[in-house]
Amino acid sequence: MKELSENSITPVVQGSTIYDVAEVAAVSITTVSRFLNSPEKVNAQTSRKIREAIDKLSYIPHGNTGSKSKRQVGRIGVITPFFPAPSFVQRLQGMTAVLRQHHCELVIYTVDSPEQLDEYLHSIPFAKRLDGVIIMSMQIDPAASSRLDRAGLPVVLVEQSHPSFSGVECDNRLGGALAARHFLDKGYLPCGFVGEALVPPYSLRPSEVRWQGYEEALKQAGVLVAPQHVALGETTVDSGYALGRKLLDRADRPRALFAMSDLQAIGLLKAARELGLAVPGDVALLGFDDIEAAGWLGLSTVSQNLAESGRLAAELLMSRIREPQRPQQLIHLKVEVIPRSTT
Amino acid sequence: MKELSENSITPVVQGSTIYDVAEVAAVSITTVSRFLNSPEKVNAQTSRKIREAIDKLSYIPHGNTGSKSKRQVGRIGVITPFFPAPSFVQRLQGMTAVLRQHHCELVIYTVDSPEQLDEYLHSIPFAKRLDGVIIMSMQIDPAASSRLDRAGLPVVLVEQSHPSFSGVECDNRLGGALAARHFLDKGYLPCGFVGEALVPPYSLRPSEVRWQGYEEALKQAGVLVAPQHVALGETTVDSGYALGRKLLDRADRPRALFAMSDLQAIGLLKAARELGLAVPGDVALLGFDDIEAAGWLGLSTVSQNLAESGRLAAELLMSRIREPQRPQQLIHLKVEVIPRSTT
DNA sequence: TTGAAAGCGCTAACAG
DNA sequence: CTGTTAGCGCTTTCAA
Repeated sequence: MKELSENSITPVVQGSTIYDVAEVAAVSITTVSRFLNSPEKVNAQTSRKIREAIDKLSYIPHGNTGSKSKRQVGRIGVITPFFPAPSFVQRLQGMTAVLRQHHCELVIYTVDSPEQLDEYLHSIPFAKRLDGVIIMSMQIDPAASSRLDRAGLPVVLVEQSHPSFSGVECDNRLGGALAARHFLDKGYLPCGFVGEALVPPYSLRPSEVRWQGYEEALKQAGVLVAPQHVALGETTVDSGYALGRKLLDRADRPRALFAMSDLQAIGLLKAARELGLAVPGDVALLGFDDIEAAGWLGLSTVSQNLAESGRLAAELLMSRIREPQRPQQLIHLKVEVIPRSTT
Repeated sequence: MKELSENSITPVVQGSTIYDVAEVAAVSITTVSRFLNSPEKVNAQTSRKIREAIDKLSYIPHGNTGSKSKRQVGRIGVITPFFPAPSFVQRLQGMTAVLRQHHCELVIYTVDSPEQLDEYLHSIPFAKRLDGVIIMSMQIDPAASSRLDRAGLPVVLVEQSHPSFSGVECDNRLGGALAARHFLDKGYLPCGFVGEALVPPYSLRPSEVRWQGYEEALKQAGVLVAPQHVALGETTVDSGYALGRKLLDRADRPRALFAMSDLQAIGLLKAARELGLAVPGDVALLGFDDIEAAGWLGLSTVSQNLAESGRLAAELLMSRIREPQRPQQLIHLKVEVIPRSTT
């Protein structure tokens, strides 16, 4: 640590109001207020004077005072798990692009568990000045849902659906089916599955739906998945690795593995390599999501367009904020398998 | 798209004030206000009544009205490039952990360029109600810096230093030197460098400092880096790949390559594999940052603790918000080389 | 521990 | 395009 420079005489005046600005600029407070809220309605000359005064005083607005109508604050919240998936950044990018157009700020809340989500929703500080929320990959329990409902706060869910709210989801069932068909086409049988161990199921989790689509498509082709070829764990590389060691070390190991997430698939890849198995020669590996790292690793995967999902979520929310009476929507994103070098 | 459920009779009341709450709870507005701001000063009985009323009305506070003193808003900003590096999430995680303790919200701003940063700082909406800002990996030009200074807004820089502000940086020079020593120890010579093409240098960029540390340590060992073994580009996998194809396809290719970022190193790895080169047999590859994907790929790299840097940045900012007169600090994070399978 | 009343920074008619 | 003025939601004395 190294000291750099001292704040000379604490120039932090922290206290000018539009009255001060008005005085310095020699206009009325109304004009200053107007300049702040609808700059196009004030003369260029006057604007310049005001801008200078603001600069000089380092004026900073004080709050959403006055008026009853001004209910919009230009700020939405995004609630995300504390350990955000790699997909988080890509989705965020999609969101910020549209929020910027609407001159809307984005505030991030991280939560550890569904319980904490509820706590958030309960706490006053949360409800403070937000025009809407996007909730990512979190289960909504009844308490939270009713609270949200009664608050009349527009909500959009991402990667999780709930009857009361709008949502953006990829077509998980189809994704699973596509994975199955891909293995079928290539003749990679028998094939297994690596999914997410389920926490109390307030609603359907993606892992389950992907599995259902997968299993069903296989069944239609007359193929059954052996129970010993299915393993459940966390959605992490480490968990995928551990599951892979178990699944791939057995004599009757599967010829292919479909993981419900790229993270797990990456773990599987590592396990396969350590066991000296050729991929896809000995085992084929297919992930889900198409996070950036999938491309870097050459991992074949079922792609959902992450940036697009973020963009859609934000658009859905903005339109709902504008017209609250519009019906809820559930948008299904299309999915496709991206064959790379692990299948 | 599928319609789900209709908002029956628009229960979005959007309009209760403390007056309504006070009426329902049969207390005065003062008491409600007190309950909101310092709950410990109001009777448990009364608190319960008020809480019920708030619940019933789905009351949401209206803004930072009244009072001059209440200057803190409990919200800080993070400014990040529009295409955030993978390191972004890890740093963010570190930040949210400490912000949560301080009951502080985090709002994200994405910018495309230093010019846009300046624009942000100029725009009124930005200055609106923020207790401080963390600026990630962005160059601060003189205009922006003076604006920030005069606004008296506490600032912490991450991965970029500036004489007027506090900052958190890893020891880039040492990182470069460690990379050099690592190659020297292993006898990986001659060795090259892949860095970032410099944009107008308002201040020292990490790439440059890493290069300096690298070159100097090599020079001390009597080793010079051949100009044809140095290439500059963007900090992306694609750019790293392109640079790698160029660098590694020549007859006098280097025996080792140090990249200023993991992203570029990943691109190099891909290029090396495509050219049929054994890594590290034919070329050794060393990255910088230690992003998650580096572990997944087995990439050797110079690690800076990303989560820790986020944590420190947030702590620095909070302490400065509390005590603005405290001197600026520049924190240097330690670095170390993590040998994996590419060296 | 509570309430009446004064005052805060700000917005929104409305008149010019 | 601008200023006067009423009034908003809220906090903060100050007295009880």
